[in-house]
Amino acid sequence: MDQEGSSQSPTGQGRSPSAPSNSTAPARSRWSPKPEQILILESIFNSGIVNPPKDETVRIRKMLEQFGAVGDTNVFYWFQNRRSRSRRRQRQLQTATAAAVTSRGAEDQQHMTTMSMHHPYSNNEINLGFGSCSNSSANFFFNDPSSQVSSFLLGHSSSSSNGGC
Amino acid sequence: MDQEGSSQSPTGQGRSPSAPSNSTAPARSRWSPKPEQILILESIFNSGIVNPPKDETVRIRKMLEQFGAVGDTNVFYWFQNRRSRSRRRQRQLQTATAAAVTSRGAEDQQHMTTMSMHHPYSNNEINLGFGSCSNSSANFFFNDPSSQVSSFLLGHSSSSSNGGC
DNA sequence: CTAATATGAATGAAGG
DNA sequence: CCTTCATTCATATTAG
Repeated sequence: MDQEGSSQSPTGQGRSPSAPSNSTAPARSRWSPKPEQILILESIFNSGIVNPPKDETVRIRKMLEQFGAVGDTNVFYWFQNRRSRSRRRQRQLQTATAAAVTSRGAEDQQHMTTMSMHHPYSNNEINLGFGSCSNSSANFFFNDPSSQVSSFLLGHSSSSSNGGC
Repeated sequence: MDQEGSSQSPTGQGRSPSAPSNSTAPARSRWSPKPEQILILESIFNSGIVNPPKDETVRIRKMLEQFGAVGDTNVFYWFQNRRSRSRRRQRQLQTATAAAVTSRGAEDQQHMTTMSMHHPYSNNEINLGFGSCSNSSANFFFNDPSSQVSSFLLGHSSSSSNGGC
């Protein structure tokens, strides 16, 4: 463990396409963030808060809890993984680009095709106006049940780095 | 969890099982290792290198690239999945065996899929003399175009544990 | 065509 | 921060 001690019972089960019929305790092990939670998390991340301090983490957790059970550790891990992944992505992209440039003069060796990725929830840099002052309603992204995500995003000014619109 | 890598264009169809004459081919989704690449990867894995460090991964990728487009990430994922699967397989086998032993006195229990798999390429532990010093030419396995696989396997001492025959 | 299987890829959780 | 393990998701291929 790193710096977090508050583990919470992961009542996490909500997700999964193969619906784990809640009868007879499927015993969901790891937390699966719901789409709304992901949206919030990504928004925060993209707003510039990539490494929230403990208090912020708690606040974020409370936000997320309205959309499903989640613990501080989950949030902490999420940011940690996100940061790591982001960085690696960048590096990889840079390396690939460099390699592409390097391979000049040679025959067509490998054309990097930007690796088409199709994931359930779009992954690449979601900006939902958390740090940026966008007035556009966020609901365009989700109109599924409980689209109160926007309420959070619009009505919450988290203590750190937010001049306010 | 990915490691560095340059993902590039998957050459569409990996191998044509029954319909080599594809009209609408692309379907660039995920990388499909070619037989030669699989051979190399398995050989390396069976030679004892189950978790190559980054530099080794790069080297391996360069090897594989001669047989088709591949990125470091692909190689890394391959080894990771291979390890994981190997381990899981072992565990399941162990568990099954233990269960069988435990159920003494009882009738034939419940053998879950007795693993009578008949696969195209025999799957269990291919050894092509990567770590072991086999003088037998490797081509017996593949005589398809560009059977330079053996060249690699015989003429490559990858910095790690190879006293030499 | 649909079901089952194999396997590449993504990600939560930890360890160091 | 980094790497690694376990679990899960998605798709390509093969069997029925």
